[in-house]
Amino acid sequence: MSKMETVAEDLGDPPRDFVGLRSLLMERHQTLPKRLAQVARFAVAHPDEMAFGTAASIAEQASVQPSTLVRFAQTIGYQGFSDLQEIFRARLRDRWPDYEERLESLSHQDRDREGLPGLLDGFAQAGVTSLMRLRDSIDAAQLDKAAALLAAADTIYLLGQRRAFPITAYMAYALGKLGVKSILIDNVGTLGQEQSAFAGKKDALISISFTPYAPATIELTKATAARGVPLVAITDSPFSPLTELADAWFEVVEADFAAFRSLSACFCLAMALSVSIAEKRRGG
Amino acid sequence: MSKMETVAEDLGDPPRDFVGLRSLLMERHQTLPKRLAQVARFAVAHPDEMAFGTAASIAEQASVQPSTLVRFAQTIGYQGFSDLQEIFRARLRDRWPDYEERLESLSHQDRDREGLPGLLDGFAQAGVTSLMRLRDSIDAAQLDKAAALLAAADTIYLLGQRRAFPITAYMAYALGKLGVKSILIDNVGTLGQEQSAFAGKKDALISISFTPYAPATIELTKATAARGVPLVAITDSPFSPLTELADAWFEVVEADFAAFRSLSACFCLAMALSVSIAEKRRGG
DNA sequence: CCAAAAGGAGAATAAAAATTCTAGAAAAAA
DNA sequence: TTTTTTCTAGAATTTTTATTCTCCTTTTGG
Repeated sequence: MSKMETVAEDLGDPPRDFVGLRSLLMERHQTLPKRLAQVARFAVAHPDEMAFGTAASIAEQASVQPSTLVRFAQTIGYQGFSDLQEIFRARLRDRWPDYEERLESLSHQDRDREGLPGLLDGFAQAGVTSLMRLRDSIDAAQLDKAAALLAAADTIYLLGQRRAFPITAYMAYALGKLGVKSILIDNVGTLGQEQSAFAGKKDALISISFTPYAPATIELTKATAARGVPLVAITDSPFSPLTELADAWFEVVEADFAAFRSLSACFCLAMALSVSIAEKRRGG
Repeated sequence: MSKMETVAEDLGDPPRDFVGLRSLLMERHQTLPKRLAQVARFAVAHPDEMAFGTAASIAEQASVQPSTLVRFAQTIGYQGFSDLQEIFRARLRDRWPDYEERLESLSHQDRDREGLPGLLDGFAQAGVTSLMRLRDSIDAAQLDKAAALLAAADTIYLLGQRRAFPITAYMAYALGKLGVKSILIDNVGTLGQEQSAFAGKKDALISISFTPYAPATIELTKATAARGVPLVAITDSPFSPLTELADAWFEVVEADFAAFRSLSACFCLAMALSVSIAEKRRGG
């Protein structure tokens, strides 16, 4: 009897299409037991795997037992795993036809679409362009030199204001996760001077600034570099006030759209630099 | 002996990609025996059936015996039917073929250059992937709805911690330049509660958080949303604690490299959203 | 803190699938 | 036409895969 009830309460409406299934999972995933919720998350995050994999391969990737997949499928109301999998396969089947179209709209610049979606496409395009250019413009030796210089530093100070601030903020996060000591000079309360006061010759400074160069960045960089602190600069022109102060510098030219410059390339460089430093530290 | 020869002449080069297989089939289909040619035609005409079906179901649709499929696969040089089917599945797995090619050329260069520049390429690759996916996954209506909601707000509060912080910091910059009143809840001195205290029903909150969701973000968002402040969330999963609180939310799935997730897509969305808001404000 | 219920892991089982084998049919060569 | 070779269908086999079951663990309710 109790078994019957258990089954009965779970049955009812096994959605036959992917979107329905997806929203059902989103609804119920909080009320599901641990492992089943785990499967639900995996299913939503990796629908392709769900479509192609075998119960065993999917189970492994989702870190559960194959039997859990079956229980999962039955709990939501399907007959078994295979029945559930059919939904995911159907999704790929149905999606296929318009696939060619999508590709076309992707490669051709979308002149036909207008207004808001155009914005997203535009910024995406600018980002991709920036990243491609970055790959072509930065060479090994440059990155290597900068990374070596920074890896030798005791503490890495990070300075960037206005548009460049998000990048230094991110580097502070990344370097922290990588176990590299760094200090973010965020200039809160205009305390930049104090924040950078202890940077010495054994430390290093990463300064990031784009046109129009924020005065705070320039002044703090000058003051710090004058004390003999090694400087790595990321900027957008060889004529930037930072280049003459820098021991190593990168020119990053970003594409723009709607009067806003992408930051993709600069972020990319920041990440690569961070990881390079960590690798060198580990004796790489 | 004759068996050996038969096998030998057929072996050689089983193509590992769909296009190669396709052209091979078109070449050889005239010289193949009747039933095998029949299978070849079917395979080219119904590649998705080949990907999904079982040997039995495909055999039925192609009007041959299941064993013929195995013979067919072996005749072209594959180990068996399953081996052949993998080609068809791979084709559906990696959509965006032209994009994959580009990436391939990208990763080829990885091999020539070594070490550090590989990092740069890797991050660039992850960024491009993320941006492509974003374009594919976000639709006009979604962006429009969120932008409308935010455009109607008096003040826009921005909340994001840890990895998401750079994005909110950038949005604060962008919205400022666009003449949209916004407040960045940076939680300096753990003053987040105070910073968000004055957000009311006529304002709006943009919350950004990725796994593992920073507790500060979640708590502040909950508290703020509970006061009836409209919420737009940007997160990485439908199961994020933010989605249930949000009036509109975006799922942004970023590619990663070297254990660091790209932020490109999220930045791109942030920029598009910012400009959309400004456009709507101007009566767009 | 204990008891009862629900959930989960892993082995055991059942089902389904691919593959191989064999006998016979069709085609090609003599 | 006969003989030989190649090809094919369908049954038999083996492998893979899904599912069920049992025992143990965790959680929940009193």
